Amino acid sequence: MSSTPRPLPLPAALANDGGRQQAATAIDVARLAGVSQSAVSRTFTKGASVSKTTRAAVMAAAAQLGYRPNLIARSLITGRSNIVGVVMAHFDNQFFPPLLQALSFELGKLGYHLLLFLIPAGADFEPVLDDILRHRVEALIMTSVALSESRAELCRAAGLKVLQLNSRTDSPDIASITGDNAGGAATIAAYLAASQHRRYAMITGMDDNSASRDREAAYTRWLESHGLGAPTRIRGDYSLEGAAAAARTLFSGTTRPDAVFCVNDHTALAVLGVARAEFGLEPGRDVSIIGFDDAPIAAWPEYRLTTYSQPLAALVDATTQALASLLDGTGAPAEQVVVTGQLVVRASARRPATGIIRDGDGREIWVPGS
Amino acid sequence: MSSTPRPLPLPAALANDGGRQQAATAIDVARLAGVSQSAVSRTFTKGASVSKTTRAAVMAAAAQLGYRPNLIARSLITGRSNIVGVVMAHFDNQFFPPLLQALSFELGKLGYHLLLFLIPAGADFEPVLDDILRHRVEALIMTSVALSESRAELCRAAGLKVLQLNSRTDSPDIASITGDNAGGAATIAAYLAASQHRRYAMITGMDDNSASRDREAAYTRWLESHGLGAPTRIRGDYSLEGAAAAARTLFSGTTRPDAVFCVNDHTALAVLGVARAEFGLEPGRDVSIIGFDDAPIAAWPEYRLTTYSQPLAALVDATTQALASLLDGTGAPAEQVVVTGQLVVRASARRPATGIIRDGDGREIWVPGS
DNA sequence: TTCCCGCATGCACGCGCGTGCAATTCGTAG
DNA sequence: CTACGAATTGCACGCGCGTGCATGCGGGAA
Repeated sequence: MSSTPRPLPLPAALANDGGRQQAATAIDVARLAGVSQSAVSRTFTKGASVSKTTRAAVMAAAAQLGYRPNLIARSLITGRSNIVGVVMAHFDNQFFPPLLQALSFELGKLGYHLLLFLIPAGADFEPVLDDILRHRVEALIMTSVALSESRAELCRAAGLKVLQLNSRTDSPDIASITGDNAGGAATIAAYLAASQHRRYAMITGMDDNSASRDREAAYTRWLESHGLGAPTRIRGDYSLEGAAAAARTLFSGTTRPDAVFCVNDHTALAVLGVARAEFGLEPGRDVSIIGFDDAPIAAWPEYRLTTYSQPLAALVDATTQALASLLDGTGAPAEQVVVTGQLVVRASARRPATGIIRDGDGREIWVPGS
Repeated sequence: MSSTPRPLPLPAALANDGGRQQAATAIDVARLAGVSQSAVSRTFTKGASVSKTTRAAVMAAAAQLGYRPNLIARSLITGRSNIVGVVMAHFDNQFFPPLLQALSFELGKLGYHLLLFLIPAGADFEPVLDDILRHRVEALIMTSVALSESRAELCRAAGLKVLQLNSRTDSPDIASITGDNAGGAATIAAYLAASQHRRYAMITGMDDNSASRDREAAYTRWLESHGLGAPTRIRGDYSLEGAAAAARTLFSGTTRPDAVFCVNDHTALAVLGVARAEFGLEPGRDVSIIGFDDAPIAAWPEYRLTTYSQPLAALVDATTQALASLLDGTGAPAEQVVVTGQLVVRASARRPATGIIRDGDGREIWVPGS
């Protein structure tokens, strides 16, 4: 055997046993093509040095055997899995599935695939994080899940690059991409003030979420600093039921608000339904309801929700860029990117006399100064 | 050095350099704990033989180093990645994100994670399949993507177990889980007939989709075999725009239909909007519109869509079971599971005089015989 | 005490492939 | 024809960990 190194036994895969055999390996291909395993590897490695002849022979053998490089083995060597983890909660929120889709498309273009971690409401995050770390994903995109200092430290110790999307941490070491929570909430407050409301309210999300906190703070600050007093605030929990309950409380009170800022579109949709079906209030006339996100559904004719947008494309764009910079290994400092949106004017809130213009897509938006 | 095999240099990870070092390996842990690498492996392998003492020492060292088994390496050895691929298209269809979530939760309980492949509308599937095969997922769940014979053969040759969810192939070798397309469509026809309609129509999906074909065939067959003639059929393309366009054509015709079966809820939502906003038709009174899926949004007060359900829990349940049987390696024959649903009665279609009852959850459903 | 069995442990190997290094080949200038 | 640099190729190793095998150890029965 060892005297003649070349004519090794042909791979078993050639015996057509119905396709039940193991997948062909690089060695199988090498034997069939009469080359070394290295040659096979180089054929499938971009930028490696292989002659045309060899490459052709390898490709032919590979095609015959249905060979495909085993990315598991490749990952073990290179330390790069080409897999990015994505953590999402509140997946029933209409904003997130499109976000996930956009992420998948854009990261796909860069050759990354997504390993999905959906968190049930109220579930513990620790065991999930453990799973993620074991899987050796190259990076982790976390949406709307609080990454505490201790957990962030855990990730760093494990060499896991983390990116917060749609939420942030106080630590400046953690990169984050968020919509313009402060600017958007202030714009909403200004919009409601411009359209002559009197009793301001807000339905918040949960306090462990930075987006909710930031929006609440900016909304409140704007109103207070403009002599309109602090708005009535009531906590939703990001669920439709929680939002509906909050709306009922709000609308049943003795001094019913005429302007309600909902922490996100998901919440606003529930509030819209309660206002109409249970209180006979027509949004935009009897009560103004504004959301945040501009999820696709906000534009649907049944809702026509006025809302401050978090532009998907820009958000995902910023995410891929931040990710690329994270993965490039050049220890660039973590960025905290804020993607600005616009106040998209539709029908769920009373319109102010001035300031409404059309943007390039024909959508009506409100620009305070105009 | 080599004279004393035990006191090896301590792992570099102990030197606290800010957490930028490589992740600890089993050997690092073994050195720190004063045991062999095998002992570490066995400690983290369920069912392996380790003494309490050893386990404790290993766990302590592992905790100190932040060690977690590298699943990449484990996969390479065991040939099991604990990752299931999921292919989805039409992700803007409100039925799919909840389906994905349910899959994620249920498969998570079994220790599987999802590698996500979202297909842009009209994109080629071949390169995606190639990616999937390289990643050595243990199984592939395909939703609403046609798996041609040739592609199925490719998967089988590569040893990839495939499961079709919400669609099927004619080949009996490919396992599939679907809703009751034939039964549901026939029930819808019967329901519309029972509520005294005269001009039946259907907006289909695309012809390369088995669910659309099956629903169309059963709907048509029922109507024809009951002397009601073939319904007007018009093709949507699963997009909101396509559905809206189809609805406009339908409602603009000289003989406007009074009963419209939409191939799925997504299509129905668009049709509902067009009927109301553009033709002043109140669904349930002026025209009956029925969907298929019972996506969560169908129950929302703005839609109240009458629809035939594809119960998520049962669907996912059947999927996990089929998956388990696929993965168990006992070459059980591929099953074609059909999960029956119910005609959920809401407000978008005229109600028949009889047959409506309440199910256990208080929902109104229609049972032909009652 | 002796023997035997079962548990615990370490050793060594290999999963499939990328890659540094040395050997070889090829092309072409001299 | 000779020579020399560049391109190509094979060899050998190892990424991190599971696991078969052999060894060692302890305990209960004879």
